[in-house]
Amino acid sequence: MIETSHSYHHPYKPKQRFTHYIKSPDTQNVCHDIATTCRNTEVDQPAPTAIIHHHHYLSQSTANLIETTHQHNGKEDFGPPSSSSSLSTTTSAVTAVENNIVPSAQLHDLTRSKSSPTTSIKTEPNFERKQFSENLNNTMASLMKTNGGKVVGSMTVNVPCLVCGDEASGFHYGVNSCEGCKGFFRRCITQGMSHRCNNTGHCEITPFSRNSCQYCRLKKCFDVGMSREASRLGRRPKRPRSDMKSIVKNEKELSPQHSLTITSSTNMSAQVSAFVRLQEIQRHQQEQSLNTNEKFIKQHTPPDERDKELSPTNRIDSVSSTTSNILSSPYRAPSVTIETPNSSTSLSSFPDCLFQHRQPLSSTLMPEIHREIARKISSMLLYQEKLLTDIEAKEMDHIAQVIISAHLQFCVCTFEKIQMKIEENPPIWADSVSDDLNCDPALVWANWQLSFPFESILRTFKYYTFFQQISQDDQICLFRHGAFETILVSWFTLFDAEQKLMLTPDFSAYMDRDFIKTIKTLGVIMLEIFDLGMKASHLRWTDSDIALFNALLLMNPERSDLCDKQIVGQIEAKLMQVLYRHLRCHHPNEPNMFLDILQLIPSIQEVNQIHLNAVQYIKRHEPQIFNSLPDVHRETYEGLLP
Amino acid sequence: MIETSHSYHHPYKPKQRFTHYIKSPDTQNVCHDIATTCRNTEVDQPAPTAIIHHHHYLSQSTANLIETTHQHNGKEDFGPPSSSSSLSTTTSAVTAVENNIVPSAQLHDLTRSKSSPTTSIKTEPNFERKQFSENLNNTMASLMKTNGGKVVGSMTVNVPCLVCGDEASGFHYGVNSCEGCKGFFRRCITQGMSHRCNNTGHCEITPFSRNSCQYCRLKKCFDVGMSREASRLGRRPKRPRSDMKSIVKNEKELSPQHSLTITSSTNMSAQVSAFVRLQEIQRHQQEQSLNTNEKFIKQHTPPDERDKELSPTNRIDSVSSTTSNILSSPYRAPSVTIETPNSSTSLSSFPDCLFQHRQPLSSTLMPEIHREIARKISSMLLYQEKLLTDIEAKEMDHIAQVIISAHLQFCVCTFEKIQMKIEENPPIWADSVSDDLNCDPALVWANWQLSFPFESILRTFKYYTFFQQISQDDQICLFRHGAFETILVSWFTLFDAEQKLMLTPDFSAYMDRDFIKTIKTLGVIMLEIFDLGMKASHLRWTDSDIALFNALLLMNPERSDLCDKQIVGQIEAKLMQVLYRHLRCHHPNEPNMFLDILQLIPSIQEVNQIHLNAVQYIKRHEPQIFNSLPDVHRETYEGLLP
DNA sequence: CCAGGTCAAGGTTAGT
DNA sequence: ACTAACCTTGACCTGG
Ligand SMILES: [Zn+2]
Ligand SMILES: [Zn+2]
Ligand SMILES: [Zn+2]
Ligand SMILES: [Zn+2]
Repeated sequence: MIETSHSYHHPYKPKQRFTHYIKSPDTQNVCHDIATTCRNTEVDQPAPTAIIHHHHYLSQSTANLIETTHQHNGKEDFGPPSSSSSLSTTTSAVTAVENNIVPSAQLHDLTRSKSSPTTSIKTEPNFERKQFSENLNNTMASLMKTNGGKVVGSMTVNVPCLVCGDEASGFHYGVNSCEGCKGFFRRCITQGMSHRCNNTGHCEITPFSRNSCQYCRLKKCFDVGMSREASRLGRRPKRPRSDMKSIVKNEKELSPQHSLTITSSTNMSAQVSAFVRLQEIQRHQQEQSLNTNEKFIKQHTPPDERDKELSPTNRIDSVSSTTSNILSSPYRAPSVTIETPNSSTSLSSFPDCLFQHRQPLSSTLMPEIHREIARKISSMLLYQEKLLTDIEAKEMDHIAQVIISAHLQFCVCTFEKIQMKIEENPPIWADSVSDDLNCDPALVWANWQLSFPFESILRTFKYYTFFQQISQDDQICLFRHGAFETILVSWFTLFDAEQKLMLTPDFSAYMDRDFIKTIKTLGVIMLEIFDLGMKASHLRWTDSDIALFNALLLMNPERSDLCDKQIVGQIEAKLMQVLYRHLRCHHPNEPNMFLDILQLIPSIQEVNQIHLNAVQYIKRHEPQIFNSLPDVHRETYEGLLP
Repeated sequence: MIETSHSYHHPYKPKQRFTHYIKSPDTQNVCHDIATTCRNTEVDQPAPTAIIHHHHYLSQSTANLIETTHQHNGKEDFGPPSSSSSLSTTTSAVTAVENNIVPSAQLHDLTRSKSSPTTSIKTEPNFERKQFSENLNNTMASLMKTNGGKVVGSMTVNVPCLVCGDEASGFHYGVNSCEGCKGFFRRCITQGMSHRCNNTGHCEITPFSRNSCQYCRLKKCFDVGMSREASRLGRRPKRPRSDMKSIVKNEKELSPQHSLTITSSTNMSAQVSAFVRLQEIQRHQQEQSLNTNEKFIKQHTPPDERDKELSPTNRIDSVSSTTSNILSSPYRAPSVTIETPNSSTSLSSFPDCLFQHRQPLSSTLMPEIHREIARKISSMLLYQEKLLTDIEAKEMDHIAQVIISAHLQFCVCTFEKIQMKIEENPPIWADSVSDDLNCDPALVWANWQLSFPFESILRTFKYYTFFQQISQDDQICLFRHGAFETILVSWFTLFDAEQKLMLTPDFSAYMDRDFIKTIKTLGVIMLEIFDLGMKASHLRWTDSDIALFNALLLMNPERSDLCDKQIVGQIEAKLMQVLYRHLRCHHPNEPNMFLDILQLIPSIQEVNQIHLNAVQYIKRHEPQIFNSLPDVHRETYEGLLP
């Protein structure tokens, strides 16, 4: 399985018969000439095809209109709109356009009437003949003739692809789909590749966008009911769709027949196989009939460096083996282990979407500020900075001092402390994941949560004088939203840009990206964190930089539910200035560092959101797990979830 | 378009044989296994193909042999090597290799003996069969037999690139070519670049040398028949394509027979047709035997609103019809018309690449600054701005005042003036391009140039006190680089975001994007300008905004050849502050306008660069035209060009 | 008619 | 900023 983290952006080139030839600039000119000629004669023949030649697809409206007409024809002809049910999965856009049938008919007409003069281009005739005979048969010819009085024949041509809306070439894998989606689906199920969505997993799939997100395209394929068995021998099913969704959602509803089909399928899709895998795990766990909790207790632990941290433990000190507490976090956290509630019930429905295919937003090609703009802004900031009065400068420095000292006191992940710990106990190389990290996802997740030192963080914030200036409610609000972001930023100290390694938050081992990918449950979000950290690690952070940046992130006036946005905004601006000033002094040779740091913010917020989604999922689907989290955690999260 | 003055010397690294088969990650494994297996058996069969597999390049003679044989076959079957005449345009490399037939036969044999295990990969047989039946006929098959003994086999692997002789990866753009030449050709035709040969234009193209001269490589590509639409449906032409070179170069040399063949060829290459078109134009002009100049003088002018501008004319007031002076520009420009030098001689070589194939850079999805970052920066700037002392604020305001008043005085395109002009003479709708704009590109271009009011602009700059502070040389440098950018920004007043229209710079007509596309010569750069303007038009500009922005653009410390970058940088920072402050006051409800404006800069600079490239081309290829530009123009441009 | 194979086009990216 | 190996895409083809 190769991880394709990027998607391919093959531009959509509609298979217009003629635009096909308007490819090279030169032919374009030829066309242009023709078009001009046409325009001159426009008086005689009212505005014929010039349109089409000029904007092959730039005149998209036209094209779409035409396309739509086809689609409509194909599906409904003279029939009643009852067939719309079969189109239920297509986007609203399509249906919306369908209303335009009447006006488009005209254009349609024009299109064709023009195509004949175009044949004056030498290469045309052959091609035309071929295309028409091959694809459209004689039915098309008749349509051509009657045209206005739409004939039945267009059937073959104008069914839309249920996946992307392009013109379907037939009934493939149980669904009317275009050549592209057919091929795409085939490749997916035969060569089992795993994709990732760079957005929220809800990318719109259109002929133009379908290549931008493989994950969402494949999801859509499943959503509309594509499957290997669907068509092959079994003709089209009466009930359209026996898809993934329903399986995942409610497996009881499945007829045994269905599940058999899936299990026996030789080429499982990534999604299906993931599901099956999960089910197998679950079954396995049930068979063993031993409390999953015991897993966490029984250790096959090389008595390495676990629990070097000073931590008053509530129940069980260490969660698991070397690689189990990989995910513990900075600041001082109580090490507690959740005593397993019977979470196995919902195991199969554990958020695939969240933990499996969701993806590294942080590694997306976040548009960087253009070099020129960055330079300009930097120089302006520098200019302004010089205009500061002494008093103002003093105030800035004081604020910085407070923030930095709080950070140094409470955060466990400072460079200093890490250095010490590492020298005491040199980290090992992480190369195999303990089973514990690959078992019940909800449990693994919960135990990971326990390592988050929300208390220390809150205490840090309380240190900030400006934080005290705002209302209690807003303080809580800011803390809730900023807590995980603070953890993320604190982890920046764990990354080594050159070796592309991340130290585990307990400093016990180095991980590389490939290793992280093998961590089943937390692998995906850890990957996010890793990518984010790698991006950040190109900057030369110091502990004070991190402290100030954390403070800045905290005071975000855009947090929802904030009462007094204004004062938070003012503080934020001041903290920007503080950070800028600090960087100016401590990184004099990195004039762009300030902007580089700012540019990390969207990624941080995205990872934060991903984490929040996971929390929400847990709360909804694993209430026992959620409720067994410590109070601080629950209180932190409660306010964030709808 | 992009002038690549240097050539890239990428060392040639022959690829490994088996990679040929490695298509999908999964097959990769399979192949690897096979390869391993094969290698293991090498002990028994004394190191046969290993050589070929690893440095197939050493066995190139084999490949060439085969390909050459093909061609011979297609043309002459078993005829004598007189067929070389038909190959006359291929490089000497090929013929040179032909001498190697005997030694290579051995290798050939070995190759085949090896390839039989490889056929276990599914895709092979089909491909083989297809290729053979379609292209080579049975005659070829028999030849093959006699050649090696076993038919088929290795064949498919060893086809050479007709351009460089490297191993072809397939049939690309109508020619068997390697990945490198395929990619190179694609880049050339999509990004239209202009190359130059440092030798005589006859550089040998080998895998080792192919990167030393782009010009000759591209020439070779054309010579062997590469063209965009050549292959299209993936079928190679029955005959090896007759070479375009001779046609393009020297059509007299063509036997009538030849030219017939070509003219009737269904798949004309883009270049050829472009060439033919240009020649036709040229011939046309010659036939008319009237000085092209006269075209500009003779008017079929509806006595509309031309020359409403106050303009002391040097020779001829107005260039042409309504749509001819569409492109005149802001600030007061003397309307002169270039008296045609006999530019028709070089007409055929006019930069198609410059004006035709250029992609609209300005409309590229320029990454915008993330909303969150923008907000943060804005709030910080606001905060800093408030820290300004009164004195500093006063100074800012004064600078702004000077800049704005200079602008209002000299620029013709202010909203005020436009408003007046429009009320006097309501603009018409531009819907057809006058012929004049579509004739000799160099002339059209030159006349467009004449409308640039460089003098007014320079005078405006001289008004700025800070501009006087810097050295004379730097003033000139800044002016040269900034002049066209100033024009571009001044034109921002011409755009209407809602209706997506652009007023012509003489305010005589409205143009939409489609119309601009129909302007042949200037269409491409005008499109850039239009797209840029549309992007800019979403902001609510006032004349003072534009004035300050222009000043900011002028004082760019990154301009090359600048002596004292530091002082320019300081002034720039101050101007940033001035602009920011101005926007703060005059656009209090658009807090992000400052950053939005800054984000236009890269696009502006890109369009500026495009324009500069065009100037450079003209200077090099149309020296008469260039020299007949006014002194200001020439002096402005001279320093910019290498 | 459709699953699956084919392969040129073109996007991507590490390398230079 | 260019190069070229590598990869995905999808129109077209083929066999069942
Ligand atoms: Zn589709
Ligand atoms: Zn997506
Ligand atoms: Zn080549
Ligand atoms: Zn050369």
